[in-house]
Amino acid sequence: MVDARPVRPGPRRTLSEQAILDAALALLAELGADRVTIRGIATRVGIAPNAVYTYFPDKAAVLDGLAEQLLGRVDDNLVDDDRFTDSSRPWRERVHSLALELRTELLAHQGAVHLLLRSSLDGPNANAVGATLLTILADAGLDPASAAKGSHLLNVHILGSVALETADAAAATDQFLWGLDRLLDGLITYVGAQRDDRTGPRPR
Amino acid sequence: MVDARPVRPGPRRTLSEQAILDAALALLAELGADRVTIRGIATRVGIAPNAVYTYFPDKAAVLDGLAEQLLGRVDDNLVDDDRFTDSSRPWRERVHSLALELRTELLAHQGAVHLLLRSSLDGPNANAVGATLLTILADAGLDPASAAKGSHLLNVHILGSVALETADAAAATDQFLWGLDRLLDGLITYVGAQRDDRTGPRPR
DNA sequence: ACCTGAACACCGTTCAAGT
DNA sequence: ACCTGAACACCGTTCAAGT
Repeated sequence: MVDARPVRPGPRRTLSEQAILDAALALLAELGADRVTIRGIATRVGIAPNAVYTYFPDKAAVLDGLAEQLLGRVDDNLVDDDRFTDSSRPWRERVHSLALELRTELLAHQGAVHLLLRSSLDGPNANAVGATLLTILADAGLDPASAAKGSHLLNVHILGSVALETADAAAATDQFLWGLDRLLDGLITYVGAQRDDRTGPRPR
Repeated sequence: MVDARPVRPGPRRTLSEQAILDAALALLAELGADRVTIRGIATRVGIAPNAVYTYFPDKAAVLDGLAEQLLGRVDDNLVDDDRFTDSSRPWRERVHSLALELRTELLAHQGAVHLLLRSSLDGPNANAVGATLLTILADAGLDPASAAKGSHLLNVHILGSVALETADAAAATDQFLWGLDRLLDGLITYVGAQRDDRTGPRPR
């Protein structure tokens, strides 16, 4: 991983995109999202502010990467914990576990939700988390198209809930889970209606 | 509306909180949320930047007021349109109308969703919109406690959906309405389960 | 109470230059 | 390609002073 060549003039080659994102994540954890700043990152990794534009085109790209970083931490927890992967567990409990995991990670960093709400959620880590969710929804009986829409719906609920609960700071876990179950009941009703479609009326 | 007294030295007395918020709303409509700026507002109403701190304690308070302003526009549309108030219409259609109305208003102003997601949604206009929603959910058969939770759940869905669809700009109306109906099915299933509780098992 | 001028302590980003 | 110094064009907010 370390370049063989000794200290030389010119380019520093010491840094990487990952080093920038690590610094950004550290600032997020210590100071909150509105304090992760190009200048702060630069100071932390020991370069001039404008040097970070060697690695990212603008601040938005850094924040996109930071959102991905956050989802990477979530995904790491998913893969080595069978609360999510064990297909013998009831699907609803698995969704609960995953949703609470994501919510906990978001609540741990001030303003982190807003980072995700502004990101496109299409990086590799976002897809990895999404894939886990799709598997669970498939186990719940959703066909692939419905599972994709259901996965997006769950993202909306999780991110929206956390954003609003950090805004008014209520005892919101109950509301979060209550809404989650209403939503899941709706998904399941949909599966039942699709099954009826094969033999009865009411197409779509 | 115009004060009778002639030009005099000292305090200008020309301005009001509302004048500040009108300027903020104009900037939001013309330039987007990240360009509504204390300095821009001050320029627009013709005072020095620091003079707006006579009316609001800080920028966050101005943005809170702006969010309320936005909900006021929505509420104005609700009260004089019987698509929302006509209790003879099916409740689901009325929820659809209200949700789409709110969504349209949010999509009309770049970044407006994030203003609402950061606000506490407890001002008079937020409550007015909430009251309309509560009425509809009561007509759908929800008891007051469930209607309150359902109203919050709908806020989460509407704001979360709009935030994510402006983030990746898909053809998202279908997904929005699909998720909305899943969610409403879940609410209705809940009403059914409550009714069963009176005569059968499965408490909570 | 309402307003101004000036300043403080920041931002993101660009440009010219060095290796 | 990677980095620096200096600058540009902004921010929100505070302070002292005027009426």
